Amino acid sequence: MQESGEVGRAARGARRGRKNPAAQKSGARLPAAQTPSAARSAATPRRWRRRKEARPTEILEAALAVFAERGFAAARLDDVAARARISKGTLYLYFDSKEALFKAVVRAAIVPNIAQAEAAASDFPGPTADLLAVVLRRLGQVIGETPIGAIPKLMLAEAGNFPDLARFYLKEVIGRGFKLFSGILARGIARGEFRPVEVKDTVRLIIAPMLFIGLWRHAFERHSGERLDAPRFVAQHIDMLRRSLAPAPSAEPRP
Amino acid sequence: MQESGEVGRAARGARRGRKNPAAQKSGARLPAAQTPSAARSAATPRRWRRRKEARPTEILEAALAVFAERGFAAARLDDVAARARISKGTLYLYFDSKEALFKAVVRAAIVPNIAQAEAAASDFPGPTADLLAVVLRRLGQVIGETPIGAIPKLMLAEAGNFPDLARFYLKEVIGRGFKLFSGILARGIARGEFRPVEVKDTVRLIIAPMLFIGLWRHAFERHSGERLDAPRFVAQHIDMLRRSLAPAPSAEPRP
DNA sequence: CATTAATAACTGACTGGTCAGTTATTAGAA
DNA sequence: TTCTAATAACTGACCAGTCAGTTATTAATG
Repeated sequence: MQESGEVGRAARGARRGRKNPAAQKSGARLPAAQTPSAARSAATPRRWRRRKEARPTEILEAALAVFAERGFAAARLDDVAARARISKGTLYLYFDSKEALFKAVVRAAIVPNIAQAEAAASDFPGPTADLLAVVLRRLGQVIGETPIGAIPKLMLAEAGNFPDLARFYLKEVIGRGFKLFSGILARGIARGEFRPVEVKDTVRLIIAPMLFIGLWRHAFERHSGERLDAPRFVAQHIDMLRRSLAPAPSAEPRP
Repeated sequence: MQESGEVGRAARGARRGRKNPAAQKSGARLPAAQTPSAARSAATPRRWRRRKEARPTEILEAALAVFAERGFAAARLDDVAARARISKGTLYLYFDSKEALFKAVVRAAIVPNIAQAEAAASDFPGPTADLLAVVLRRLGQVIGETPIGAIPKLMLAEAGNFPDLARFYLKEVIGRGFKLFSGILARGIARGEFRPVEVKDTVRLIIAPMLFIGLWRHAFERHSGERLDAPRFVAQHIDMLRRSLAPAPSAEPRP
């Protein structure tokens, strides 16, 4: 094995004394267009445009799609570039390395959603079971209907190869998500709306099926006739949770 | 040619004179001792042994470990070989390709367990909730305490790259597992021990947390202080299921 | 029992292809 | 014209897979 460090090497290396770029294929006929610039006047097929602002998000979208399908290691940057309608070199104008691109994809996809969910949860007036339902339905939409649902699969697969990304994800996504649901559970228990369950495992039991949606969709669904109807699945999950979190009905009168 | 041998190069000697011996300055370990045959009399550290029968399972174990840590694409066969205490060439005496090795790993790890679970479930006398608990506890052990728990992560990650393996896994593992739990659910509903839930989604809700155990353990646990106590987690899952599958308590007296 | 011959298991240097990352050059924009 | 986004050809590293050669083991022979 080798390395393990982050990032690649220093950026600008002035190494490499080229040979003689022109000499190589001496007699080779020059490709196609002989006239340097004059001949392309009529039908102006522009080869490219400057789009400095639009590129980064386009690249991130393309990269998410390719990573989602192939996984990090098997994804080719040529494919990402092609999908983003640019050349591979252009990728490197915006991202330092494949790894940096991967991290950016994860961050860009996840962070806004987490923050939004936290905000939505913090000032919910009604019953806690309804709050839980709202949050889960929203999460189900994001995972089930956007490419973001592929991120968990990616992270799972690559956690072993990118320890620092794994830690980032643990802290910024899993940790915060965990806190979000822990807070909801605690609220319900404090209000007497939920029975006093063990919080940590219960949160995991709440999250696991949500994870399942993304995993199924992005790993197996295309190979299997079985469709997963995310809203219905989430509804069933919510229903089961309502029942299993309900305080003991007959035996325990409220104090 | 080949003048280096000072001792008797008689027959056994280090022939090894490849074409350009000096070209690669890399870590070419020098051929160690001088007398090839004489020196190995006292403390005979045989360089290797023939172990035709033991190899395949050893290779499979090593491969599972390496694949589990790195994923298929990032795993190096040199690492697998090193872990199995053999050379890379030997791998190819037993498996045709990296892909064939991967498939063999999955098959070897999964198939026996599925069959065993089916057998155990088919003739269970007691209440269906107990049957469900037994099966889940057993599954929790396998996933939580053996390297087999890494397989789901692997399959998830590589389903996109190995369509035929994905289909194999869908059919032989997911399909059969699904049937197993569907049968249990149906049994409970038919006996009036469970309320009449929608089966398909409910089975997914039962399986998802079990999957979660393996995913957590093999992707994140080492990066996070958070231990997952599988038996406790499974117990909590079972408890929640008992509650959420119970028939309506007040309204429905048994006939 | 000691040699020798035959066979099969095993090794590791090597090859060939792939792909991340680099750079000289081109062409759009100002 | 100058500046720079973008390109496309290029390079080097890495690694799956191969194969000529080595070594353990077994069988045959003296």
